[in-house]
Amino acid sequence: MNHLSPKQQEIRLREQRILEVARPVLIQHGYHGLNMERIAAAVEYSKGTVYNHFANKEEIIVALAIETVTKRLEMFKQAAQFKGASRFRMLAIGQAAEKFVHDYPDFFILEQILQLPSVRQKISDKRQNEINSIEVLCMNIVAGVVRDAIAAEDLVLAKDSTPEKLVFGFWALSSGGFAIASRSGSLPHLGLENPFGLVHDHTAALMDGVGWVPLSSEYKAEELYKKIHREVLSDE
Amino acid sequence: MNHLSPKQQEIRLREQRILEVARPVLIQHGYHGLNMERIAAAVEYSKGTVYNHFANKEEIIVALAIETVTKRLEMFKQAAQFKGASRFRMLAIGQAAEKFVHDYPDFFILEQILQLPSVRQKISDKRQNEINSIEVLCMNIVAGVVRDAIAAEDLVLAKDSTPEKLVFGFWALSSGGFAIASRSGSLPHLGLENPFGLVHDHTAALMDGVGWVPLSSEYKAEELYKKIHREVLSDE
DNA sequence: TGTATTTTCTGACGCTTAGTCAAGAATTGG
DNA sequence: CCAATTCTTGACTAAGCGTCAGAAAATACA
Repeated sequence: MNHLSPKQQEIRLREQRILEVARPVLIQHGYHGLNMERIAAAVEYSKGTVYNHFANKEEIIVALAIETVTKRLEMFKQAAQFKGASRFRMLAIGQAAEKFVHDYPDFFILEQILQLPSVRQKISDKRQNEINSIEVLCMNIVAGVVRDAIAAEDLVLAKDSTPEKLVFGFWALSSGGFAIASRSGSLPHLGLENPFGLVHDHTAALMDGVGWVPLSSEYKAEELYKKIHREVLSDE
Repeated sequence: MNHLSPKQQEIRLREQRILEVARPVLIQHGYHGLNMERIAAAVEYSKGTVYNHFANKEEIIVALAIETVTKRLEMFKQAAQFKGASRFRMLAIGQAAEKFVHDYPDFFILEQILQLPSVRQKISDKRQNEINSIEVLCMNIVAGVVRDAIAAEDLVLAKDSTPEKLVFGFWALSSGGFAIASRSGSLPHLGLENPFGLVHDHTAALMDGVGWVPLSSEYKAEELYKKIHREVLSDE
């Protein structure tokens, strides 16, 4: 029997409201601007009540991160459904990753905060595991596409390599590229105005480097990206 | 005339001592563990005196980052001196980057903290620019190697590409790879025990992908790495 | 409906730490 | 040796995290 009393319903909703209020604050004012007192005032409850939901600031942050990373998982699932050659399905996942950083720019802030050891210590194992297991699910989706590529003989892995090891390369390249882009410090000085385009180009070079057919010379990337967005990444 | 009074000499030394004391605290106890009162006690001066040197906590952190990033610049300069084919000089820089994250693991912590917008706001433009310009110098060294490769006809850039754009790819791949490795969350679950080896492999694939000769099939990486360390990266 | 019990809510409080600044100590220059 | 200057100090303010005893509300039950 999953009947919730009116009170318990209210509590559920409130938890959601706390997160809704906290997200823009975190985005605009950063870790230090996120302040339990102000959150409490914004949801019109007392500080103590907020603490009933989340044991500390960090738990709010990780809860937001879980929400966001779940969106990414859904986008990856969706992208992996793309009908076409294995390389194109992989590129669809790349497009999903790019759309994700576009649609949820706050994720970088969240991730950076969560990397701080001093923050990490304070979050519960439960939420820690939750976020890790979502990461593993993401990896499984992408590695699945690599396995399909191997099965279809679009790709032959190097000796000692595994689908996961190959995925690591794309993961490093794109997450590193996006991270550099998001800091933005000296990039414009160096003539690097379009980091997303660069990530595309280098992903293609890496795929060519491991011999994943069809090679980049054999298809038109721009058209393909449009098709991907139309078929598996449009939000209607 | 660069004569410093005894007092001013003392002040210079003290600044250095503050940083020496702060570094291990930051590494072990993180951003929140770094506490001005305790720093002051450790150097046996009052809090006010520490504040005469550094306007706030964040300035200490960025000063530490500048020290560390300067070390990296020196390592890159050294690596670029490697005598050999352009591709091997590039690999030498990759080895330098790897040795750097090995020798200064605290840099990741520093970098993560400095990425937080709430921290960034508080640091002076002077130090902000200083760290940026060191980054630009690093890029110039690496892009210089690419230019040499083009001049030597070891490499032909794609249309619309530039040395800096190519460097971006290696930068993204290795910094992304090291970043993923440093978080370590779910990697072992995925059979990815040796992320450094993976960065090597993917760097090689990326170089092959852009056609940087000699291709990876034409040399023995292990021996080359040993030679690089012997000739340009040994510390004595 | 009225009362007892449980659950939830509250905000004052304790505690830690960042950063300031007036007053006192030390240094320098003449 | 005595100003004048520069440096040092630590008490103080401000701000925020997290707690908890008691108030309030919800629920269970007669």
